[in-house]
This record gives sequence, structure tokens and C-alpha cells, in this order.
Amino acid sequence: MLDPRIASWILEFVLRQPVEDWLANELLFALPLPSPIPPRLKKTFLLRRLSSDVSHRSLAGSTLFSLELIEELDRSSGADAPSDSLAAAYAAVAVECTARFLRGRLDGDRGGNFFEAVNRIWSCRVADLERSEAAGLVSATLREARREMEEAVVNPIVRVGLMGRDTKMAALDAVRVYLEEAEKEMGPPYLECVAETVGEEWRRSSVTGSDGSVGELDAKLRNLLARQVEDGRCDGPPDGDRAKSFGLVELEKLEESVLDRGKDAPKQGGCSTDKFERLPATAAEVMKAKNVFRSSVLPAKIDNMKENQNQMDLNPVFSVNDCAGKGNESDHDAMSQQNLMDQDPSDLKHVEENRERAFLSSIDKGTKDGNPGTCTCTRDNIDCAGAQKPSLMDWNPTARRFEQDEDFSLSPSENSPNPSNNLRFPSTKRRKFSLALEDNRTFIIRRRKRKWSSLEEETLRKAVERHGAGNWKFIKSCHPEIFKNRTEVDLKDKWRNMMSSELLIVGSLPLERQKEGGKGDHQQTYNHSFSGLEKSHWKKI
DNA sequence: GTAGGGTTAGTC
DNA sequence: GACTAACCCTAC
Repeated sequence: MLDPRIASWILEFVLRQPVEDWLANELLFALPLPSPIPPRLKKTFLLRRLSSDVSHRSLAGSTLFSLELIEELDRSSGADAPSDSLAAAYAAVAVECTARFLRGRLDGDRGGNFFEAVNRIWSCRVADLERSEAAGLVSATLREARREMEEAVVNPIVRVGLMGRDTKMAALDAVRVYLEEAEKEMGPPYLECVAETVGEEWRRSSVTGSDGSVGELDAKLRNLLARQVEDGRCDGPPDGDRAKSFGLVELEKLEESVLDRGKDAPKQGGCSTDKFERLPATAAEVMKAKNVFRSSVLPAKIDNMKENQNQMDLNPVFSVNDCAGKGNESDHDAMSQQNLMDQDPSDLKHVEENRERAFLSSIDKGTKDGNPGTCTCTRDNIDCAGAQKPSLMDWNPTARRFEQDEDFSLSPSENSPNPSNNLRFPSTKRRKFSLALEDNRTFIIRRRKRKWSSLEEETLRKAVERHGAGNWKFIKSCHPEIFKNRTEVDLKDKWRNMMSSELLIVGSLPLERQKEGGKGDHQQTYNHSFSGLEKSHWKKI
């Protein structure tokens, strides 16, 4: 089994190479990555995503989300404030994600999508940004752009001016500038750093008459890497720790990984120095490495390219599709992506094992379906026309469904992070759910109960504070990912329950009333306390 | 789209 | 069985 840490080094290296997106996806899902995923690898993913977006000229909400995650990663790593290039890229992409709807306007569209985008991106997303710890991303340029967008909503002249600008090219350029800066700051991939150093050492050994054996290389590696650790010359392991914190265990693992390559070479003086001068850098070499994995550590799915590719289509990390210019927009999906980064750990117990992988998926889903700018529609995705467009493979989180039955469950846990795994078939043995007969042939089946997570509750609470109770549709649209499994009515009901509980807790109700409890009680307490807070004001937006 | 009353599943 | 949260239905 490949060591997860080594796998992360390999993946970091591959992601920095000009390999095809599908290959990056394959490796991402196939390699046994460590948990938690090292921040450096996370950032590599994000940069790769940005690079992919740029190369496909597909800037969407996912791009914006990637930039937000990078800012968060940098901040968590101790960075004081986002770089100017990052803030500039964010502002430019936000403008493009909005202005694209003006370019893509259909004759019958009076700008509805544009207005919606302004509301979604600038009134919700950027406004939230300003109030968050990520406020560093809010540059003067972004503020000015926000003013312009809001002005464009009411002023056709401003909209025309916006349409006349090449916001896409400006955004692409800004992202490129940031990418160059970020990649320069990150330095070469860790494996490349090691390979270069090892190759240099090996050549020196050859000149000094070494026997070229793997055993000697082992000894030299130990000395070499020990010096690297002391000098801190290497960029350090992918988790961002500096070389000095690179423990002996990791050191030995690294050596093993390098030495494993040496085993393939003839031991009698045939261990070519070339073998260690560099690690795989081309797609062909990566493919070769992949074949090695295939025979050792990679699961069967990597053997089944076609099947795996289908999975990628559903949930790719690196998109190869390009909806640019087609009006595709999924940023309101991406907008709440951070829920996978910010979720209350207690809410993620059921996905703990896959949490980090979920992060990777979420990156991509920026669209949260995870597919920034792609036309590949997956769960909760938005199609290129901006409308919900579920595929046949999509899971409708609010659709009526058969209840769980252990005999027919396809998933070991209903808490599976992948809802599509939660397919259930009706039981002939037990039927705890109601089956109201709608007509002679159709049964109305209740959805399975899904307990609200603290993240959902907190998001709802904050949303109501901000937008008022009663604006459930809008609140849901502001947090599509967090509330992807909830309907507007669910939000309303939940708020009703929350208010009911709070009033009971603080003793706002007479004791007799509290004792009554039960049916219908929550409705009354809710109605008396929250009757469409500032609703009329809000609806002016 | 939302409010409000009713129903049901899950928990203790 | 009581209680509660989640879900459903229907009127507006």
C-alpha cells in the first residue's frame, strides 16, 4: 500500500505538470491521500483548478470559490492579508461572473439573470465576504465594482458600458498573474526538489568513484536528507511544515519511496545516475507511474477507465468542459461551498472519513456540483442556461422516496456523504412510512427524516437575522449548498420549530401552554413572534 | 411563495 | 405513550 504521504507528494507533482485533467482526476480519486490533506496539497489543487479554468477560458462561480478557499488557506497558514494579485483576480472574476449574463442575454431575457447574478454575487456573496474573516479579499477595486454592478441594475447605460468591456479577458489575465505569483511563491513540487538534490548528490558520488549500489545510495540519501532538514533547503513536505520539522519517520518514508525506484535498476554498477536525476515530468512518464500504481495500490476503478470517467463526469475535480459564453453560472452553488470547510465537525462525523476527499470534490464543485463552468450537470448543478437541469443520474434531495430498509439498502449507512448511495427500495417486510394512496396507482411517500445539522441551523438563523423570516426562497437561494436537501417550506418549518423551542426554553409560554406542547403549538408561538420581519423592505431588492 | 394546520417518524 | 422535529397538504 502506498504511503498516503508519499501519495500526496506524487499527486502534488502530477498536479503541477501539464497532464490532462482526466488523469489528474483519476489520480486524485485513486491515490490513498493522507487525512487531513496537507494544506500545501490543498493549495496545489486549488491552483490547478484555477489553471484549468484559465486554460479552458471558463471562469465561473467555482473560480471565485477557489480564490476564496485559497485566501482561507493562506490565512490559516498565517498570512497577514491576501496578496494584491489574489484580491485583483477575485474582483475581476466576480465582475466577469456577473457581466457574462449581459453578454449571454437572450432576446427574451430582460436581464433577469444578470440581476439575479448581481444579487447573488454582490449582495450576498461579496457582502458576506466583507463581514467575514476573508474581508482582506475586499479590495478597493472590488468595492468599486460592487457599486458599478448595483448601479447597473438600475441604470441601462451602465449595463451597456459593462457589456462593452472585455471582462472575461481582464479576469483571465488577472488570474494568470495571480497563478504565476502563487506558483513562484510555492516553489517547485516537493518531489522535484528532492529529485534534483538526489540527482546532484548521485552524480557527485559517481565522480568520486562510488560503486553505485542501492545500499550506498541509501546511506547517501540519509546524509543528504539529514542535511536538507538541517538547512531547510527543501521546500519541505507537502503539508507545509518546514524541513526542520520533517521527522525521521517521514524521512525514512521518503527514502523508501526513492529507493523503491532504485530497485528497478541493475545493482551492479548499472544504476544509472539518470534514473535519479529527475522524476516523472511528462505525461508519458506519469502514465508509466500510473501503471505501476495499477499493479500495486490503485483500486480496481483505475483499471476501469471508462467507468471511472463516467464518475468524473458526474463529479470531476478538474473540468474539461467549457460553458464560457453560454451563460452558464453555478456560482450560487459554489457560494456555499465552504460548508465543507467550515462545517461543525460534529456534523461531519458521518463523513469524517471522506471529509478531505469531500473537500477536494467541493473545490471542484464550485459549482458545487463541483463543476465550475462545466456543462456536465450533476446534483444541484445548474445548467448552461442557468436553470436546474438534473441529469438522469442526479439525486433529487427533496423528492419523495422509499424509506430505508436494511434488506434493500445499497448503502451501509444512511449518512453516506454521497446521497446517490442512499438509494433505498421498499421493503415488503416492514413499512414504517406512510403510503397515502393518491389515486389508484400512485403512492405518496414521505421523505426520510433528515435531522438538521448545526451548520444548517446556524446558517438559517443568520439568514433570518439578515433577511427576515418569511423570505425562505431567497434564503435558500443564498445558501444553495447548505440547504440543498431542504425546501423553502423546510426552512419555514425549521424556523418555526426553532422559535418554538427557544420560547419554551426561556419560559416565554405559560407553564400550561408548555405542557400542552404537541401538535400545532409551534405554529402559534412562531406566528406571534415573527410575522414576516421586514419582509416588504427585503422584497424591494 | 408563504403561512398555518395536520401527519408521521424518531427518541426517550 | 408522550413528546418533538421533520415532513406534508392546502389555502391564500
